[in-house]
Amino acid sequence: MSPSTVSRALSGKGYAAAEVRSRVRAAAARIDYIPDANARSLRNRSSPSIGVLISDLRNPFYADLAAGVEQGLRSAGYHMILVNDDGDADEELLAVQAFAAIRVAGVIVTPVSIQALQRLHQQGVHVVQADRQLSERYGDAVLGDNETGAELVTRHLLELGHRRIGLLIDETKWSSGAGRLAGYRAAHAAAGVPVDADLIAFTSVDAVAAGATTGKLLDERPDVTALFAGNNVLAEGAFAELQRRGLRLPEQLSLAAYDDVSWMSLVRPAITTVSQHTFDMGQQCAEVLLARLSGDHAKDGAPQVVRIKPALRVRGSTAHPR
Amino acid sequence: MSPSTVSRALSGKGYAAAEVRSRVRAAAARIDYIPDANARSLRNRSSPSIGVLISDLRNPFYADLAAGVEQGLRSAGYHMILVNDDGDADEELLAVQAFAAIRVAGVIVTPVSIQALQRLHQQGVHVVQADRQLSERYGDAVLGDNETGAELVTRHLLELGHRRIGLLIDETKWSSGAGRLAGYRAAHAAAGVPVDADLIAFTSVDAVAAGATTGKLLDERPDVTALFAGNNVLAEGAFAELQRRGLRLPEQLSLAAYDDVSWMSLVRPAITTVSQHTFDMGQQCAEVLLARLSGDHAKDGAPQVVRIKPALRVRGSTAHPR
DNA sequence: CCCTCACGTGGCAACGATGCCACACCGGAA
DNA sequence: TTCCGGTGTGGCATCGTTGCCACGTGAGGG
Repeated sequence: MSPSTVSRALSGKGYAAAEVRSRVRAAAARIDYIPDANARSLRNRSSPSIGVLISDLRNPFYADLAAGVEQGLRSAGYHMILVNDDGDADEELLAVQAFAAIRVAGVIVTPVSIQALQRLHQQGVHVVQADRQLSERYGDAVLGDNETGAELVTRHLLELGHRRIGLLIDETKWSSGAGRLAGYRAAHAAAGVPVDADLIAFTSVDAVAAGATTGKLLDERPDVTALFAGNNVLAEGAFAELQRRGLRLPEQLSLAAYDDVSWMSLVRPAITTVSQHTFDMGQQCAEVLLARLSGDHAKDGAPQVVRIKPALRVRGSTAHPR
Repeated sequence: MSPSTVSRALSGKGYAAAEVRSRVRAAAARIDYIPDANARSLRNRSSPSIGVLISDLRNPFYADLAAGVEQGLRSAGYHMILVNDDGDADEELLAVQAFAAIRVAGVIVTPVSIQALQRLHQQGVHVVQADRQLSERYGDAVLGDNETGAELVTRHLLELGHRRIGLLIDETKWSSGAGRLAGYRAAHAAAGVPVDADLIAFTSVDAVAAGATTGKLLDERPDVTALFAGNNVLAEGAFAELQRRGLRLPEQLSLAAYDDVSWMSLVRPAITTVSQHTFDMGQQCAEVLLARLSGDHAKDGAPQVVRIKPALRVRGSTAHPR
């Protein structure tokens, strides 16, 4: 029996007599034959692997995103090579190199630097930018609508009567912070409330630093009545600092956040926040990438941008100012 | 220039004139040449991929574990193919199949069924069982010391004066619950305190179910003065239920947990718990596996079991009973 | 009776990298 | 002059799979 015949019998492509087919299949099952995926990839110039590059698996936002991606990929027969880049551009570039070596079918990335995207693009790898978009030129993107989300929260606070709302936002270029800042401003503009520049506090993506920045903001502007933390890590730092100061929420200060992670419904008061439907976002990333791979519009189609609509979750941490 | 020469020039193995070597390297850099990892794996019968199989990426315990594994693997030049099996034996077996097809160099798994381990073993794949050990026959293991950890917590509660300590434990066979139950019993035995069977409440690994079970336990045994939740998910359910009932911690009831995840220090009172050093545990898994792969004792060495020493973190949720 | 066609099957090359072997060249020694 | 060893280089097979092509066989129709 020739290898060709076996291949046809197992794959079902091309002619193969029914009797032979079943005989081959039985034999394969008996010896626990499992086709070599590497050889297959080599021959077919196609791989069942997708590179997934995220910033921090220990942050529940990224963990949920990765879980969604994994689910989406697995149900389509792909698997996920997961790399944590810690938001470090060098690590990101190294991972891109590794992905290229494996000849992954595509890459899903929460991008840090534009070089990594360029590299992937010039290697002809399909890319989906997740959560944030560094460039519209390189591939598709699945994003939260940060501006709308931040606007929802800010409007909620304005409608409660708050007029001096501190914003805690991360300073990194690549983050989705810019959109959130824009939403914060837009809501103020729509309500006709001016924004003091020193209500906006930039900090690094790190709960401890966020706590310190929160403290500084409250010291400098004791008149703020509400605080809006730009992501779940900043919210953690801010919440801890408020606890440390013994501030009673929401009586003395309202707190709202971005990203609905589980601790926010466990603490008292529970935190008002914006859900990004992170798991779904991950699934969408997988779907967008797989659609690209199935080649319906492999090269031709213009980059597609999917926006996940955020949802406001009002909880106990926000109320009318005193 | 022949392929052989190029291979030698790039890899540095075998003869290659210095001039040729630099010329080849320059050319390779110029055209962004990246060797094909699949072809290499095929030829060398070795792969840079490690299969990692965990139960639930959205559970911070597993996320931390995976992050540790990833870090350990990446720093050694390997990468992680991550599959979520949701604690489902069929999914686990499918993933094992997929890993076999890729000819992964090894597998790290929080095991669900013994069949999966058997399959991997008979295929000659090196396995590390993480967090729990289903069988001592198949490969190495990196485990928490559940008995000691549970004993620490229980002794702490006993020393505070508690005599009726409810235990919330998951009922799955494969979990590390058995060890924790043993530790709970051991601490009681050491203190000469008898354990009522109905203080031990079995529940499924699901916060909502854990909440319901907590409620039932408190209804049936209103005399319990302390509750010990056997893992972070059960703790979440228990904590939510206690909040719902408006019980004041630790005055009316003490609560302790297993697995130190971040929300436990954010809620008030913060939860007394046992840290398993989960990230380190993940790194250890990687190290144990890589040691096996480096072949110092590839086949011969007896299965190695690494035990990570747990640490008690006393916080505000536990106090003397009234 | 021969041609055609449908149905099966095997041979062969190729994917890309690598290691073994053979071979070529040169200097120095017998 | 011949032989030897050190130094480089190229040829070739191989890993496992797959697709193309060629070929063989048997039935049915002209």
